[in-house]
Amino acid sequence: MALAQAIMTSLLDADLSGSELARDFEKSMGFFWQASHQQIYQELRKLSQKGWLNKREVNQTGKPNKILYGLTLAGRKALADWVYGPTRVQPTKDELLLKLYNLSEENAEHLIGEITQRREEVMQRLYLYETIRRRHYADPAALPVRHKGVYLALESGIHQGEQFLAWCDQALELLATV
Amino acid sequence: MALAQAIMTSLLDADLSGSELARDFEKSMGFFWQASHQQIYQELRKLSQKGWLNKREVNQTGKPNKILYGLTLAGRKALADWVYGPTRVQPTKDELLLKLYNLSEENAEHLIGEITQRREEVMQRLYLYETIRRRHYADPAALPVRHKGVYLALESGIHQGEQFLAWCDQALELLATV
DNA sequence: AGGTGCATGTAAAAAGTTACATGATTTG
DNA sequence: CAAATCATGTAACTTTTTACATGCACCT
Repeated sequence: MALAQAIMTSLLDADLSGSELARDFEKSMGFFWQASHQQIYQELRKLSQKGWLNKREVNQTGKPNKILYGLTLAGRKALADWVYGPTRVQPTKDELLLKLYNLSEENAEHLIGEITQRREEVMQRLYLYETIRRRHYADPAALPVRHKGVYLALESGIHQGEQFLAWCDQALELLATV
Repeated sequence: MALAQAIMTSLLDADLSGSELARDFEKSMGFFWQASHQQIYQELRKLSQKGWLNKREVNQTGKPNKILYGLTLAGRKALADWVYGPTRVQPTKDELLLKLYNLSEENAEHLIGEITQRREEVMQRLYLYETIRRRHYADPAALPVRHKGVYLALESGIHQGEQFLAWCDQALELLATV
């Protein structure tokens, strides 16, 4: 969909290798963009061929060599232009909600378990985001322009998480009566 | 991912044709599951071959014939069992948040426009959901078991929407200072 | 009779997932 | 030296999207 731009955006601040990008996607960008390392390596190759990225090998002590990718001028230009193009959303697909459509006396207990587990997962994620917010975005209005955007994306993730926790509580309450 | 189950779930209450299913997916299930009519027709064929759905042709006055699909006993069984299996989530991919990572003085105005537009879209969707809630789910605790689950899914959509509106306001406020 | 909308599909391409492969380097 | 981990990939498969195709029936 826009994996190319997601990768290039990750490279705005620093040059990264494929595996570093993969780890990054799981963390900071993870709540609104995901990509496996296999996808990333393939896309990196394409972007290099297009001339939007350059690469250089870096020797590491104690680890195998890695290949760092960085934005070229053409890459930065392409990314900046992309912002003005059409925007697509690929909404969530959540099997848990689908399962709820199949709620019965039989499976209620099982679904309560699943919701409880998800609540836990989301709470941990939320804790991570809150930590980042406190550490880096204590005073949003004072941030440099681009970081304001990053902050807003983070806020979106936090809002989403909090909303989900509230929903879990409501769901568990109603399911308790089944 | 679980398109088969999404389709079968839609057929729990009534037999539907391919195009009716496609319309349904845009509406009620749309906020947590999406599928194009092309996908649906292919999946319907597979499910019929598996013996989970049966089909019958219906003549219509003023319209071409349609083919109604309904759950077989085997289909209902398979769906009920599926609930106990592993649950996957495919989180949102949203280009708008990715674009925000690229915020600059240059493009701030454009992004304000995009957010405003999205806010409008979500508000209309939310209005639809609220209408459904008022009409069919005024007294959740009194609902038959399965409908409690449907109600909770709807609630999730409403929460999400409200959360998004709040985020938009916060974003627009911060962006106004860029 | 020609245009429009509905219902049903097929085919090809793109995107994403799953499974596997390889070399290098620390660690036990 | 065997096992574990990291970094980099390839190949096959599945899912999803995009583009196109067809027939029918109403409406003007």
